[in-house]
Amino acid sequence: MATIKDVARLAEVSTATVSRVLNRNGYVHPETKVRVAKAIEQLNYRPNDVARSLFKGRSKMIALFVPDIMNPFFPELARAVEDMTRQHDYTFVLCNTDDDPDKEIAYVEALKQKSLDGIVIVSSTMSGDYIKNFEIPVIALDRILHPSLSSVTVNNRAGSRQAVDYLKEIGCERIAHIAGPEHASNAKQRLDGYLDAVKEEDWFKYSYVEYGEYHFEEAKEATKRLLEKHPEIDGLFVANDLMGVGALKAAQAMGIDVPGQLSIIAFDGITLGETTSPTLTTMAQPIYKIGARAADMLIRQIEQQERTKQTEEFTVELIERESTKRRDGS
Amino acid sequence: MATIKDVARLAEVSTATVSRVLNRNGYVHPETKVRVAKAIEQLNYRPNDVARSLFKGRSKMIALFVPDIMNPFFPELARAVEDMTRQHDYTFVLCNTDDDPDKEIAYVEALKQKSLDGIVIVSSTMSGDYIKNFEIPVIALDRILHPSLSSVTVNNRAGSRQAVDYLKEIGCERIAHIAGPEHASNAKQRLDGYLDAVKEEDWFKYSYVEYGEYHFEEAKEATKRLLEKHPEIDGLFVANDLMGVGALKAAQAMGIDVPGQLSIIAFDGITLGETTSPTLTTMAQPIYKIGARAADMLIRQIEQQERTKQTEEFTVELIERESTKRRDGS
DNA sequence: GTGAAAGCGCTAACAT
DNA sequence: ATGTTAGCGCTTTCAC
Repeated sequence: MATIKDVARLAEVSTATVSRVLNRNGYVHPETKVRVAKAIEQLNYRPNDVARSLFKGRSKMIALFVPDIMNPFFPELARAVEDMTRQHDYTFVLCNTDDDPDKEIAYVEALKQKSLDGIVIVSSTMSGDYIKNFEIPVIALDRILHPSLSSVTVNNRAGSRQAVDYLKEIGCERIAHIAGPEHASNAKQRLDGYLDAVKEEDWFKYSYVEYGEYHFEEAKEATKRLLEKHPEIDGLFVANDLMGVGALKAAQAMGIDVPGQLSIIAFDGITLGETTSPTLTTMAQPIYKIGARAADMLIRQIEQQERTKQTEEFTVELIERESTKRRDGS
Repeated sequence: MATIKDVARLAEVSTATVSRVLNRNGYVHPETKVRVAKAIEQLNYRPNDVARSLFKGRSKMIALFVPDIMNPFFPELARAVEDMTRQHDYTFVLCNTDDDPDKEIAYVEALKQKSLDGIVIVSSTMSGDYIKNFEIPVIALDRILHPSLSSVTVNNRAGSRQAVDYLKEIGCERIAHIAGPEHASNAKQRLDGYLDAVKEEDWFKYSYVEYGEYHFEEAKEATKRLLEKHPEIDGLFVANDLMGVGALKAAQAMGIDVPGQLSIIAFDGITLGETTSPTLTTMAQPIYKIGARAADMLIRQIEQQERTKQTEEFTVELIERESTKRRDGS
């Protein structure tokens, strides 16, 4: 690989001049500029980013921390963040944390050694105290980690309430909830939204809430428990789509017709919900937009040094599919 | 951030000695070693990887190139590669190429500037000629890109033949194939496997093969075309699971009972196939193992400078689920 | 067993 | 408008 010295020698200028041409700053005579450009061209020279990073203390790399890329919610998010990253000429590092704080910290330490410029993080577990000492910009995504942190989220609570109201409106009279993990802030908000909508109903009982883990299998079992305990349930709001598909499978395994006997609505709007039979009604997040916005916000913070806290909340949207059906008044 | 100089000063040694302690090479007196260790501890010193990279010309980063992480086959692969990457103290860069050669090349160039150490690549489009000039180790995954390249794959052809033989064995008498994109080597191999199994049958016609694009929607349409043209089809081998789910949806939309009237088997073994109704019978690849093996092979090549070509082929395994059913002889 | 010094490739003062 | 030089933080010869 040719270096800046080779270019300088060939163009018969100093390395400083080459650097000026490269970075378009400082004055350089049009003619020498051409000579330098030609030398660059001729040697197929590309500046060494590592040397640049060393000097600048910045790497033009950002990382996305997700619990597990195999969870189908995250690939779309990752795609968005990666697209935005590339558009700004950054390099995209992906880290699976398994929601393990030790892993998260190990990653942060390792990446700091590489002069990583910033992190977009989806995490339920990382301690706010620790994050305050990151020394690099961080945007919390999907879940709020610490009140002082910039974040991009959706209206989980209002959206959940809307989901339950929709079930009511199509005639469901006993509506239960499969909740996400208690430590995740968005699961808590979705549960609150459900409670907002049902707690005044005379039929409501706290045993109408079962807990899953944002996983397919756990949700299946939670649903089974719920429906065995409460066969009168005719509407189910599930904390996310992955769990929603689990709920669907559980109901079908029990011989319950969806949506004939039971309407199911979930949350997220991932593609998975379009592949089941019946397809899954959901409160869709603008997943791509959220990811892109977070990456954009992060890069802005990196480049403008504006470390002011920013928060942005997107709105979820009801997508009616086949897992819900209007009940005729009886 | 403390530097090696700070440590040297505090331990009252030279930076060279600190470096020796850090890298466990060269002789250093046990006592000074302790002094240095204490200074490191006290300053919470971590070596700057960028400076190291600059000196060594290597970055301890590897990249995975995939067409699109949103395609559900790739997250599991990515997870495996990332796990292995981390275990070896490398950093994991993810690149979505959209099967666009220009993007692939742009990525390679950008990453070379960062002294990237190696690439695991899933690609159908990148030209072999270009890859020969990479100058860094590359492992082709899932699809063979160039005969001279190291690769990790599965027995696509034999596995496909096995899939079709299985359909025959459960009593299917007219078996069609929804093929993947013609430019992808693995799609070609799967088609060949299908042909191996059926070309001697007197009922076989070339119009029993329809082409999709490894995508859900295209596969749906291809299946619709196929089944309208050939209502006699009672068995369908689909080139991958994502398309298989599309085929399933298409059949259901046409009022065809799966597996009652039509048995469907696909290829890959992704989780998606467990969430549909009926669940999807498939030839499962050991996806995680493949990814882990490729990453391992790559890192070995990087660290041992052994640029010898290696190839490894894993074996797919039949997983019977609900989309196939034995037909009673009539 | 340890230190001095050169150099990885680049940028930015500073000087001219 | 251009060149000289110091230095980003580290590793590694080469001396002693």
